[in-house]
Amino acid sequence: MTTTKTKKGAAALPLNTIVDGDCIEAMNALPAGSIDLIFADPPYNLQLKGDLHRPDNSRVDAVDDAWDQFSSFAAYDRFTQDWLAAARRLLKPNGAIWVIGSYHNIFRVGAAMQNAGYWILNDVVWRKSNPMPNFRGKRLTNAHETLIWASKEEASKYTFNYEALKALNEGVQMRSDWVLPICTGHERLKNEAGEKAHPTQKPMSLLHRVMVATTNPGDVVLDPFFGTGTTGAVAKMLGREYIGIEREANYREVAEKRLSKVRKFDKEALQVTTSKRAEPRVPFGQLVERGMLNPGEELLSMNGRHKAKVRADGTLIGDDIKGSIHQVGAKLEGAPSCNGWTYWCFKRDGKMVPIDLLRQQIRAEMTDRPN
Amino acid sequence: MTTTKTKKGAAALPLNTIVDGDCIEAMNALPAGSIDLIFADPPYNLQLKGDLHRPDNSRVDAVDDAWDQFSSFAAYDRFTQDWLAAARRLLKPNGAIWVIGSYHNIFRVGAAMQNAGYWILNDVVWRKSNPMPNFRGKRLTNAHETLIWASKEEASKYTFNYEALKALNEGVQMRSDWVLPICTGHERLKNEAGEKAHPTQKPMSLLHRVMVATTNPGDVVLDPFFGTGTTGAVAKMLGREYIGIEREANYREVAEKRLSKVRKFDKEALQVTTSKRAEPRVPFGQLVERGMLNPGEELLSMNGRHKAKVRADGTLIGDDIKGSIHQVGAKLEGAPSCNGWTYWCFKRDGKMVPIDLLRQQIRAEMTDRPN
DNA sequence: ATGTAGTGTGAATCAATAA
DNA sequence: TTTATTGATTCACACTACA
Repeated sequence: MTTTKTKKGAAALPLNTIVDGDCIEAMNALPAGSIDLIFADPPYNLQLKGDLHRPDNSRVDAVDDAWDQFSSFAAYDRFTQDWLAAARRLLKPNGAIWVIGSYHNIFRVGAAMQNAGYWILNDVVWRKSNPMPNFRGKRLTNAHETLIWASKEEASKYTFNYEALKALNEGVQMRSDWVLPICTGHERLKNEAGEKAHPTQKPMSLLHRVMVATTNPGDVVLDPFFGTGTTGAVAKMLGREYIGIEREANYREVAEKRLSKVRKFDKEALQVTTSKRAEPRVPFGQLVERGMLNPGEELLSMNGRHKAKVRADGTLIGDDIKGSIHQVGAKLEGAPSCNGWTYWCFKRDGKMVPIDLLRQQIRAEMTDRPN
Repeated sequence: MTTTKTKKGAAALPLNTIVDGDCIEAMNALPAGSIDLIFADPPYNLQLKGDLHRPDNSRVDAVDDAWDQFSSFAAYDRFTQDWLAAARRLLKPNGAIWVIGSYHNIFRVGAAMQNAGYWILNDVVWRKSNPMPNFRGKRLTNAHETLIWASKEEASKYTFNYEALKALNEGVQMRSDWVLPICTGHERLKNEAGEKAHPTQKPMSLLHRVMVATTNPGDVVLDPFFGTGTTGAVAKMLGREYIGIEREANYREVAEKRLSKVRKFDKEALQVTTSKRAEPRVPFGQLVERGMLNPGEELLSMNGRHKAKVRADGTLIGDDIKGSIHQVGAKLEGAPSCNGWTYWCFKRDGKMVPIDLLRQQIRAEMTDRPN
């Protein structure tokens, strides 16, 4: 648990360890621009007044720990600004952050993130499939929490594994509302007395989705409010490097024990569906160079309305319009843009075949990449 | 439309009318402590860059109206503070407010509400059953908006019709996430040219739920950003009094016309919130996220002839074939299609168990209504 | 070197309603 | 039955030329 690797060209990072200390001081001690993703579950600043009882008179074990107490909105805002600034310094230019919270704190946190220069990409609703009911019937069942996903700045080229998430969602685009159960059963860590080890342990499924969505294997993930280490456990399983910061010795101990038992999934399983965008670019001219299409050959538009001739340099000419497969397609259709690969077809055995098929042939010949 | 009743012991209110003017000035002209509920749909402060096109090259008709433009966060915050203060003055001591927004503005609005002394009761997620997709595949589908429900102050004895909401929700406590379709079809108001009359018309079902939950018949409901008057229409139907404020003559005109046609207790309108139930769709990836199956684990086909490994994103890999449980099953069997849920099994206690069993477990846990 | 503006290529959609 | 339309959107990126 105390392995500290040194990355090529970067200052030493305490990878795969739990740092003891206050999160702001600990973050300030780490090298700037070294972190790919931050996952933060800061204190919610709950303001509970008295005990809450269930209809059967049993007492609800609520969050009333000292670390969740702030004297005022101003004090909470100051704390929030400070840790968000420290976190932002640590992020690589293309790094990103996730913060989770409830209505008690998330609006203040979100506004502070915008003020600090973070660029919000989505807010995500974690819809709990098994929330605690509102026993008194005075409000709606508080059945969700909110996550904010933001990049370090507007210009950041953040990681988003679109296809992997689409795959996770049975082939349709993943939405901003996620239905996942809260952490219960044997996933919920208990102490010797059988009490829950941490009052707000997050489910691994939530972290799993966050990391599959916005990190790649080998990325460095920091959790400044580590608690019992759910972030670390999922990072380790998924082949990401983690750094945890936690000031309570008790939580650190539970987390250490937990992490020592986690094993990484094998490499093949960690591979994830990638998008076409990541596939090697094939210039249209290559189809001509390779003789898959001949200069002078005629292409037909998908809808059959237009024709164009292939020229030796990989451009098309049709109706006096010359240019790339995309340009000519767009002009003929009067559209702002056009994907020529799927627009143009050629004839083979009397059938219309899109030229994209030829591109796929070339790609298949190219070195088999793991992703 | 210009009936002005005088309530016992209260200054004259322009009940059931649309006030022409800037919302802050108009609110300041109304008597303090006279309003039961405020519903506010303020500008979202969207910051659009250029045009967005669908994959079929059609242009998305985005919200780019002048009323949604602010020069900076500071300008937006000032505006927000001002209208929230004016609104709070109007509320009765036990009055309440609803504000709707998206991630562009809702965090700033929520923080400003807390700073102004409002007491947040719930944040509610309006989960859209038919949102616009993310065409570029660069983020999650933005499939929800957030509402904040708050009382005038912490001590307020706010209205909450617990049993009515429970009845609306088939006998179980209403949760903080509401699934409702966006406003389309004949409910969506159009101008003579057939274009939408307002870019962001809210569905009546949403207002219906808000008013059933937090007002009583005869209550006075104020909407300072009236638009085409959905708040007024629902208030009238449900026997509440409304006051609208709207500065755009065009919207006022559409709203007047609309409201003149609305009749109280229109049965058809009351049925808006009821909808069909379907079996919730469970993506296979959720079994992986939730640890019911692990990446790298082997699945066997029902007939025992094929094997495949589970990957972290919920796809399978077997004999170099990658894809969904359905795709891989179909390929391996040489069949046009295959129901992966009943095709694939895993081993438990030496027995072959179809993965569909795990899906049934998840469905049983889901207490939320799909529609 | 470092940054910015301009240009060329090319990737990308779900659910509901209306026609 | 099939096809067309549409909705609160902070929705690309790599490369070159030039300051």
